[in-house]
Amino acid sequence: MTTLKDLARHLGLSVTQVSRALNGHSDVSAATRARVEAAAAALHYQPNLSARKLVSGRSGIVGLVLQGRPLALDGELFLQFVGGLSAQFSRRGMQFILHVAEPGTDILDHYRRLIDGGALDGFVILEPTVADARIDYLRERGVPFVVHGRLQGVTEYAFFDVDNHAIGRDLTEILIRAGHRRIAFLNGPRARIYAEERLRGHAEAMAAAGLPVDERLHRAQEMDENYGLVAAVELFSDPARRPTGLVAGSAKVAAGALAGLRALRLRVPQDVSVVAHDDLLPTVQTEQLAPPLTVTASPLEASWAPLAAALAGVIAGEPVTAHQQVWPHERVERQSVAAPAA
Amino acid sequence: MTTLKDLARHLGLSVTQVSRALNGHSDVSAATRARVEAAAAALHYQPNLSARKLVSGRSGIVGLVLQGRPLALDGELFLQFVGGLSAQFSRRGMQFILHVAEPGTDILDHYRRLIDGGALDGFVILEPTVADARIDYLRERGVPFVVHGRLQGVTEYAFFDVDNHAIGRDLTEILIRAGHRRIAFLNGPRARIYAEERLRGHAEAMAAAGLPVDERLHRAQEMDENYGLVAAVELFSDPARRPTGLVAGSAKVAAGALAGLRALRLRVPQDVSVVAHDDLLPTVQTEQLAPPLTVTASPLEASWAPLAAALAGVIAGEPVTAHQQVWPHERVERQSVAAPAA
DNA sequence: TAGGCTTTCCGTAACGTTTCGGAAGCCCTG
DNA sequence: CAGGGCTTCCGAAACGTTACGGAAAGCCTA
Repeated sequence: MTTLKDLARHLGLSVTQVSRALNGHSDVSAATRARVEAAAAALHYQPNLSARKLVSGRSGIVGLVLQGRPLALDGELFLQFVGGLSAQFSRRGMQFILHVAEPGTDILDHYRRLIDGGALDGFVILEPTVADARIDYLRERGVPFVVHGRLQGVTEYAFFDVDNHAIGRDLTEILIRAGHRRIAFLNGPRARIYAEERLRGHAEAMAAAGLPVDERLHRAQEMDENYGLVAAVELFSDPARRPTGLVAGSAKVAAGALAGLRALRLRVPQDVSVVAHDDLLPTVQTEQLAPPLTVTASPLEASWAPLAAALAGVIAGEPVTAHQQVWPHERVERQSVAAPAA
Repeated sequence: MTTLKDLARHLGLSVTQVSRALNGHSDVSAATRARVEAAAAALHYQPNLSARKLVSGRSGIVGLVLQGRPLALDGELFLQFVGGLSAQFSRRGMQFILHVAEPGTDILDHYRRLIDGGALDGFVILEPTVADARIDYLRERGVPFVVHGRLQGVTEYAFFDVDNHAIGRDLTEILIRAGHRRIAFLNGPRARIYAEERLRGHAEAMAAAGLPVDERLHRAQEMDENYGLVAAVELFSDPARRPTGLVAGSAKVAAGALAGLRALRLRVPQDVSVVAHDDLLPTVQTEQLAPPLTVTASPLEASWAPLAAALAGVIAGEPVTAHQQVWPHERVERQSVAAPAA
């Protein structure tokens, strides 16, 4: 293992100067810096994390703690997520660890242990809930974190999110503009903030058009294909009180709902118009469905780099407000929306 | 944060003695040890991991490096695998990191960087191949590792494995005993050691019964459902040279093969007998198939704890030969085997 | 030419822990 | 009482890094 001392001896410089050269300090000449960097690369120098941590108080390690499996992601996708984050952090010279807590144990205990041992500098928080104990704990202890999504009632934190309020509003508006008045809404679970936001957007669009919000046409569950299928069959089986439009919270839910409607022999878009939000995941491709779906779209993949940049920034002491990013979504019009049947 | 120095001052002892007392060394009087432990508890002393690591030369972190996705595991299962390992290591006060290398980059470079920085103490190696560059590199550098599976031509390493040779032999024997002579064998890819071993076992059983090994009845690919289906259709579509028995390398392959045989209107077990090896994964349950499958079975889940124990032991300096474990498998007779039709 | 500023470098001291070699004090033996 | 052995303690050094204060040059200004 090459150390700073080895490098310094090899270059005829002091340990101090080599350290400053590699860490981008100002009082190093350009020539020296170039020499040092070349030697570091040649000798495969890698700074010792423990030593650095001991003096700086930071470990260079960040983590994602999860209990059981993440609900909204299937295994395949989650692997991509972890891979994306891992790559982004290691590009910054940091390490990303995945800490899995056994179900049944207190999740806060895991955070406490990881922080007390001085092992981790910060955390990525997935799937925040309305009253999220993890967030409260990290805020209380002043530990850096970045949220994938947004919180309610708090503004002082770093996040990466899409505008779920606008997504809920846009999806609903697409149907309203086509002439629909009775609109089913297959949302995510109540405790999830993104679901709350989308519901607000939906209600706003309905109100703006002077339409009543009928909660009997709403569902709120973890979003998978089965949910979409069951909900579609429930909501559309009675011809008398059948909605004419359907908003699906995800591509998967939409795929399930299309199957349900097909089973009821309802045609899309002639009998029912369907719109969905699409995270552009490889598992269900909304342009391949029958019919190709009109969606709001925003790639989940875009979140990796900003999340890593935000956490790194906050750990480095930058203000959290400098790392609050809302990613735009697009409207993609395809063939699943038409005027309601007369 | 209380340090050893604080404790020592508070107790009127030297830092050395406090350290020795807390770490269970011999030359500390019982009275002193009790006093020290009481004080440590009272002042909420937590040893600083980085400092400890700096002097011990170990980081307390082990990792699994992978490029792209692991081939033989689907995402869901892989998540379980990572979760299981992570839990086992954190129970030992260690951390487990998943390091994802972007496709196209040199995998050895990743290992090199992780080792040079002193970031990782050891590695878990999945899916070893016949000439595995990772293994060579780690052995050469003397870095601890544990293999899930076994190597060829080397004996000095820690591993956890099932007896693939015996599995190949047992599966074949089940069919031979029932009277079969022409046996199809859907194996894993050639480069994989487990597949080599199973093939050896298969050949041994055939030889013992005085039967010829017909390589035209063999296939060697990554084991998924599609492979099973395609191979079954290929091997069994010609009535003249049709085998009467089939050995499937995994439950997934078996499920695919059963679908293929069904498509050919061949009945199991009246027309074709089928056996498989079952890792007891939740994705395909061999007792739920039609017909319920006769299998050799060994739970993949059993590997987490031994793998973690082995790696921790090797890092602690125990001989690798103390951590070589072959897990037993069972034979489970169900309804997919019968005597061949006359 | 004296004084000051800038650039570039260096020595030393930390960070908290473990380990190594030694040293007091005590009891026992001969 | 000399010597050895045991028990219990301690000081100093080390691990690899960064931060702090200073210092040697070179150049400019007055």
